[in-house]
Amino acid sequence: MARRIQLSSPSPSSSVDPDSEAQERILSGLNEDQRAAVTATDGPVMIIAGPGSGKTRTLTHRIAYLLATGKANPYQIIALTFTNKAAREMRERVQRLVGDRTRGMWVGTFHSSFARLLRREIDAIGYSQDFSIYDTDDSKKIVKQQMNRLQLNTDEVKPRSVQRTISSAKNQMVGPQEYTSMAHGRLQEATAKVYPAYEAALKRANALDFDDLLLKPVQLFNQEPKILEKYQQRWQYVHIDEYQDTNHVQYVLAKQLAAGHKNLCVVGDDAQSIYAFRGADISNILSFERDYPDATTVRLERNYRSTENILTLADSIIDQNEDQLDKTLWTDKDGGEKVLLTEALSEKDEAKKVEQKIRDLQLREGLEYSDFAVLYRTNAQSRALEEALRRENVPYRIIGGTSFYQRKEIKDVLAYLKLLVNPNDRASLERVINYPTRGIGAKTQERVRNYASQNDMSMWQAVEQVEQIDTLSTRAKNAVGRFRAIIAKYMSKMDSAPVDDLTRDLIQEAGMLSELRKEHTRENLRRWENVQELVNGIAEYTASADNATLSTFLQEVTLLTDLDGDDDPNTVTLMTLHASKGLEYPVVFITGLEEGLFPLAKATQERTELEEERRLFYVGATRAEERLFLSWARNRYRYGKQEHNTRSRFLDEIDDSVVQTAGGGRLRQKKNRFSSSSKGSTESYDDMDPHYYRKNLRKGSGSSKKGTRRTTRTVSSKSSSSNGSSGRRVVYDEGEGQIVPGVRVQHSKFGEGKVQSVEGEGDRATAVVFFGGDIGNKKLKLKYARLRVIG
DNA sequence: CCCTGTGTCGTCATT
DNA sequence: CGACACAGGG
Repeated sequence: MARRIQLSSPSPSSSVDPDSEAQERILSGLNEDQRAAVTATDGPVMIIAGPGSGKTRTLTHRIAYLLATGKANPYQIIALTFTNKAAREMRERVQRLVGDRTRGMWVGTFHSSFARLLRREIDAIGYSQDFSIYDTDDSKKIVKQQMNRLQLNTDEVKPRSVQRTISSAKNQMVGPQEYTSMAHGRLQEATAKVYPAYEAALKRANALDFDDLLLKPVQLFNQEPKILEKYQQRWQYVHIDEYQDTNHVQYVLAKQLAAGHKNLCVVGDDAQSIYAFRGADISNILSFERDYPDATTVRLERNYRSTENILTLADSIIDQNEDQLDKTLWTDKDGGEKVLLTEALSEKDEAKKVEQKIRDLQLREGLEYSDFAVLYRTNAQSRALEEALRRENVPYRIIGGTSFYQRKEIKDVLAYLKLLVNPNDRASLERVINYPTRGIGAKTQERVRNYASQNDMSMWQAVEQVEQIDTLSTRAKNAVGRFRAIIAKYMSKMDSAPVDDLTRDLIQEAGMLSELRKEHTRENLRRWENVQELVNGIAEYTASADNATLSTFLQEVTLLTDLDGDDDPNTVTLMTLHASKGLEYPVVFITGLEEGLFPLAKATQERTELEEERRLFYVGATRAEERLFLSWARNRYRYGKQEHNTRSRFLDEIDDSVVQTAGGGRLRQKKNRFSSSSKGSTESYDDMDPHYYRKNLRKGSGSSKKGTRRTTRTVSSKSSSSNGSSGRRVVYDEGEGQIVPGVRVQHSKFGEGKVQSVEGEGDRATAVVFFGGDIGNKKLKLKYARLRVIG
């Protein structure tokens, strides 16, 4: 955990001597275009780069080059990314290239970098050092509270929508006053009322939301030119990865910072812009040359990742879009396998076919499980895939969904700690005041809240003087008093006790331990292990650097996502198409290619939205190095109801010369191009010649993998890591759920049978299964028998 | 005050 | 289907 959060000393290092050996090393592995981008060290630079062109690598080498030539010392460089993972990889690679010359260099996500900057300058905008960072859930809670207070009907206008509207206003740097003047319509008018109250509530709580982390620095720079100047002086070289994903605030920040030395280097691909929904503004990259007229533009058009067929398909996807920069991708990986399209009857059928293909390739071709990625449009689609993989004991991990720090038990502990650090943090206070339940119910809380607002104090202050609140019964006062005693005790201990001990004791005394021990369920055990892991993480973090405190830990973890883990187990990866950006895999499945799902029904109305969906398809397809599988299901459960689907319009757009259907035929018949009836294509992926793949698989793919170490955590390695089980055992925490009396199962030796009874749990579980013919009943240990449920 | 059962609702992607 | 809000009994 600690390794993820790199803090380095802010002291400027002295000038660096040129290192010609390193320079050579840095340039040697690059092609001509990449080299041009790396050596263009003066003035604004835009690197327009297609997928698989090594664009992040190029950026990395440029930073290393600056260091190796002595043009800059680490202190003068800042690099901004969108994920912590990207930042970590970049830092590691620079270190590999130039050795330990990186101390003082800022490499991080936009959010964590500016949170860090704010920590230093926060006084100037009237917050205190120990501010809390509110995630989207916290923000939503605040919005809801304010709506209640303002007596707005939360049925007519959803707090969620209001929160999103406020967020996008902030992304566009529209403040509360300005917003009010231009609001029209029900949602906007409600938002106009809530917005100022929301801001005030955050301020009172000494809290910043995600958007504030970027917005406040802009305001700070405007308000205090001296501070801006300081950072402009300091960062002579500003680098931004994935520039097409920047929103307006980020754009302004980049402009402010780079205005000093004008050495702004951005990397991006307009064709991979898939984050418009969270405010990313594609025009930032499209108009870079207009913003910086003396900019050097370098195009990286050579693709090192994918085969020709995959690239042809990808090109044919993106060709349908009108808005894009000119760019032609090419590769010298000729041909390759055709892209295989499979039609399934249902999402279960689709999942089964994916699973079969994975096992088939893994067994026959010796591919690792980690060579496979299965992509989908919405997180809900992962369920069917998970079930299919679990049934066959294929290890998998899911990226996204709820990450470690979003688990309830983790958020509970974090809330306790946030409260200690920042007593004004009302969201955290309310989260833990009655968890575990200690007799402070809704009514009591409301009375405390009222007392606080009537006396113009924070809720914690009201808790501190609970005896004065005469609306409360003695019983309630006692309950609140007990809570206060616990919190106060640990507040006073904070500076003296080591944080991990403090946390452990607090968990115990607050009653979380006994809460989790109350019932001996698997779930509770897992939760407890997660809490332990958190405590270890805190200890590790605070020991890692001098200025790594509990307060900074709490700020940093809010900004971590699932993509930032650091395990590298041999598992199949399941994730959304969005989460796949920047990653690569030898074999990629894109599932759920159905009209209404991908593209989503909502997106089909607007051309711009449809184009974003198409770019998403493009991103997904270009993740594949060797093989790409597309699939869709005729029927799919949505909202608990089965829906009948037609195949995605995208399938009618793509170049069908590189596509083969599972039945062996062409994707489209030449004559009736738009017929969606495909014949005989319900066969599985297995129908093709199994040896075809081995013959054509490149040997080189193993080594190319090293560059992009995939470092995401396994679903259950979280829970198994503390009980010391090996990394191989992944994923099966739900037990052998499907094996119950009555179901039909398949056994590798005995064939089909019917489960009669099941006994025991976990590894000891056994089932009596009746098989036909002269086999009869068999008692099987589920751990070894690998039964497959077939109905 | 707390737990449980029932009904309601909706769901895209995320730092 | 599943998360979540709300009502009613313990």
